[in-house]
Amino acid sequence: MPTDRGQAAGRPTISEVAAEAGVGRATAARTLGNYGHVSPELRKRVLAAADKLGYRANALARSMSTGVSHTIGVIVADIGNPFFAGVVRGICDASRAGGFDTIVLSTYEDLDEEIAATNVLIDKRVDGMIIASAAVGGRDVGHIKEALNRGVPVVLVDRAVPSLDLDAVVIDNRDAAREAVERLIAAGHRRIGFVWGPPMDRPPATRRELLEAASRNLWTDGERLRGYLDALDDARIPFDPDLVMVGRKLEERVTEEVARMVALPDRITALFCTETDAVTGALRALRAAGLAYPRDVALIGFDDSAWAAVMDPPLTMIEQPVHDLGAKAAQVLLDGIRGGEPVRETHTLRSRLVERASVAPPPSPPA
Amino acid sequence: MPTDRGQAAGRPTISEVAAEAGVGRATAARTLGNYGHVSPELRKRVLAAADKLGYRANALARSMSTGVSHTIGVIVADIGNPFFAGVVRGICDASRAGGFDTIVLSTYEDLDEEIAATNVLIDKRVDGMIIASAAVGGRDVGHIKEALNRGVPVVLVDRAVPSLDLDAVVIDNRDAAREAVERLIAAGHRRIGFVWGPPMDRPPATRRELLEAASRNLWTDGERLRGYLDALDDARIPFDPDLVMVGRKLEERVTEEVARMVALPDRITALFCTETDAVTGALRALRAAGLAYPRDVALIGFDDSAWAAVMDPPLTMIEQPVHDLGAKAAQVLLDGIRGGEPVRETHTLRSRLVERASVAPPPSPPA
DNA sequence: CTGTTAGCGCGTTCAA
DNA sequence: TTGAACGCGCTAACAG
Repeated sequence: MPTDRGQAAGRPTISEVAAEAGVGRATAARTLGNYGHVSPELRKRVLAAADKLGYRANALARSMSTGVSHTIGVIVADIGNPFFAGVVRGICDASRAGGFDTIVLSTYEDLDEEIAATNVLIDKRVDGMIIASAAVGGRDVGHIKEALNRGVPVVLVDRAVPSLDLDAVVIDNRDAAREAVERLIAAGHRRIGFVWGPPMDRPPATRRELLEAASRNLWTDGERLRGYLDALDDARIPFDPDLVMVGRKLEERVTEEVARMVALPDRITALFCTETDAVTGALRALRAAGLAYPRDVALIGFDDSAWAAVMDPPLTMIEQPVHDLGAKAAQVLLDGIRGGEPVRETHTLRSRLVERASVAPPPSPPA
Repeated sequence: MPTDRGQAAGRPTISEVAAEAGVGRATAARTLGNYGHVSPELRKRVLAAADKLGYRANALARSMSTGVSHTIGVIVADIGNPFFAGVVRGICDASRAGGFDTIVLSTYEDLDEEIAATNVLIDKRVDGMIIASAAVGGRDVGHIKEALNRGVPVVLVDRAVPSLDLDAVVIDNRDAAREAVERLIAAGHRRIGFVWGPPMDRPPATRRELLEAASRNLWTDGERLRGYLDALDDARIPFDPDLVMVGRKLEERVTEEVARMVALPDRITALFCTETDAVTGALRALRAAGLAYPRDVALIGFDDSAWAAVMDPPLTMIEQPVHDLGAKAAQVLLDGIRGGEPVRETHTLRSRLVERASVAPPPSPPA
């Protein structure tokens, strides 16, 4: 008596279809798998039998013998974050169009979680993976290299890892940030707050210290900080550590920090926010301080949304090609899986500064 | 000479580990699979060998023989939508905590896509699925029944399907909507716009016609409409078809429709929006018409967010327990998979009306 | 406690 | 063109 191990109820196998149709397994397999040659006559009988039994191929078994799962894995920090949700949607769309399914894993910005996630994907024998990695280089890219060693193509999305020679689909964060801050400077601002910077135990004493912390943290954040500094340098505006928020990235902390910057003797007159949560946090602080934008404080932030457009006044924001970021990453990955030449280049998509009405000259123009 | 079929480079199998350790396959399998009894001595040798070879279990092969994939499938309308992104995050969190991975598929509200998605999941032999279904009952639930027939547990999330006796995790949309509209009525409003209603070719002539269209469409939307009508009925306010938007659910269309309602001889003084896009669309229309909220038009909408709280004035919104919706659904599903009694009940989570400042009495109080 | 053996369902040679 | 037989990597009986 055969056990039922591995065979749930109501799941006919190809053998059963073959029996029903009165043909050999192989013939059934050929018709159902759409390969080889089968006489129209038998073909019809097999199809009829399959239909009658409600046959559905077991993708697992198929993957076992072909070694291909038609599945790609995606690792992002937080699937609940609208930015990543948009990217993932782009990935799903493009991969589905290419006949692939998607497994999504969230890491919450934790490298150990990220490593565990790559292992899960390796175990599940995905054909490739797309990672928005929290790794910054050095020794924390071991898991990515391992995937590569095991023959699993990897493409990076949103976050590049400079030390890794890999396909990556990103925007030019540094340039986008610089453009935004330049816009602020052009309006006459010189005291420009930066929210948020890298996690640090204590405020940086020097610019060098800040940059070092940044280089040990998220690639995107570091780039955006550099863009901010670039713009300051170009305008010969001295860097003031008091004007950057460091530490844990929480909306409430933004509110506190902006309140601090706004209470400074030589207070900020403009604010550059590197993320949506930073924008909302900043807005809270401004209101609490009885300050209005753009009259008292000008504001530009990352990640445009429908909300930013309906604020009153509407917000000037940086728009990222969220969907395209994901779609492009999936396309590059699929090309790689299909054996295209592994070019290993960085694909830089264009972001856009959407100018609306949150930027105005500072209250009292500097002397 | 064995072919390399199905065996990519650098992927040692359990047999190789066994050979390396000088033990039988089964012993290696037992240690690596953490089952049965193995002497500490051999165990150590196996582990060492596995580590040396960089062994990683092939989850596919394991699933084949156990019939369990430790993977659940999720089908939602749009993973890029912040609401669903939050739900999916809840699902991922809870299922990961239970040792399961997640495959996510988007359907874009298309029933055929949804059917295709269930087939993909069946083929991949997921252990269960969570669906936010566009099905409303009748004949379009065939795919769900089929999954059930094949022994795949299904739990519904966000959207119940009344005709189906299934576990479902939802909020009480009808009650939430009624509460919101009652709040508007309590403030003195009688001309309350409803955005958005069901897709219809032309505006409904009667209330009956509208309800019929609603019952042929998304469950959540229908419930929210009923809640709106409930509140109107309780207050003996006559239903006016001119005050509901029907047709395609696009942000731009909301803007047009709200503009229309606001230009009516007996114009609306309040607005109830069933979705975030409806809120932003409405806000656009109000601004274009030179109307301010809550002074000229009061406003309540579904799906609270950080943005709604920082608007000026801040918006009164209905908050859904997004993450919990997903987490609970995953828990119920996992219980089912683990063979808990299939209770098949509807789990109703609590939503909350977050009162802020977008509701005020109508401009000129009704006589 | 250990090793041998038989499947899981499918793709794929190879002989007929 | 067709069907029998083998292998993918693993788990689980069974025998020792």
